[in-house]
Amino acid sequence: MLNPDPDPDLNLDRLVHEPGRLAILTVLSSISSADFTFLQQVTGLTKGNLSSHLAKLEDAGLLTIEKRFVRKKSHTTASLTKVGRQRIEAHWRRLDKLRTQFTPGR
Amino acid sequence: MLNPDPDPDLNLDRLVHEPGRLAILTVLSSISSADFTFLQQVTGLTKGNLSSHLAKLEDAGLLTIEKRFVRKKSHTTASLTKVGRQRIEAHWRRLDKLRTQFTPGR
DNA sequence: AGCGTAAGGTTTGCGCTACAAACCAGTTGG
DNA sequence: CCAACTGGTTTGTAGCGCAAACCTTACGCT
Repeated sequence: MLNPDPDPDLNLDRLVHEPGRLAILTVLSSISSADFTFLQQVTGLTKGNLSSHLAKLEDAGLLTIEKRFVRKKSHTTASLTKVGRQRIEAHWRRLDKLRTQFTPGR
Repeated sequence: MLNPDPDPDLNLDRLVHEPGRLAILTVLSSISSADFTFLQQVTGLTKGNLSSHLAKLEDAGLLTIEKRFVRKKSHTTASLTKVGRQRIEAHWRRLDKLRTQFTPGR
């Protein structure tokens, strides 16, 4: 059974909402570009999971990934696309709304 | 591979973070007690999903569910436990922290 | 009485996916 | 030459959230 008219404000963007990706996107929204290792450190994700989250976000067009070689070592950096920035900002706004909508006294 | 020392602040509480349950808990945190139908309306969840989310939250001890009969109809109400209140409040605090931690200019 | 439908939920089946672990390629150190 | 490290990617699987099916009781209708 599908709900007739669910409140659209509650439809959180699952792609963005996932804790790992929420962290990735939030980090990127402030520093515009970050390398793999840095992202791994700040998010606390394992390499494998970071890798797959990044791939998923890239597939969805929320960020771009650039792979280069710096001093013989591969070096991967990620940065938000315009869409990505919109999505993460919109997500935080929805969360705010969800919270304030139901907690009048704050 | 497990990360050696992941930042604990980023370990979001998945039980609470799930959109449906986040909505349920947030609603309950302000009105202290709500019946099934009301919760269904404000969260936009289907009966089935609301039912299973409530069961899961009850199992985890975040809320209590009371089933009674009101005018021959079953009537289910839910309200947060102390633990539940702590968990939802802590969760919003963590989200705040996640956001502000990485977006200095806000 | 008998039948359809609505209210108020619970149970079930399955497709997705996030995680850990395994893997891979290049590099550096001994 | 081999071991260990860096910098990732790929894979297997357990768990979970969703929609749909189901259940039970209560109300109309006729």
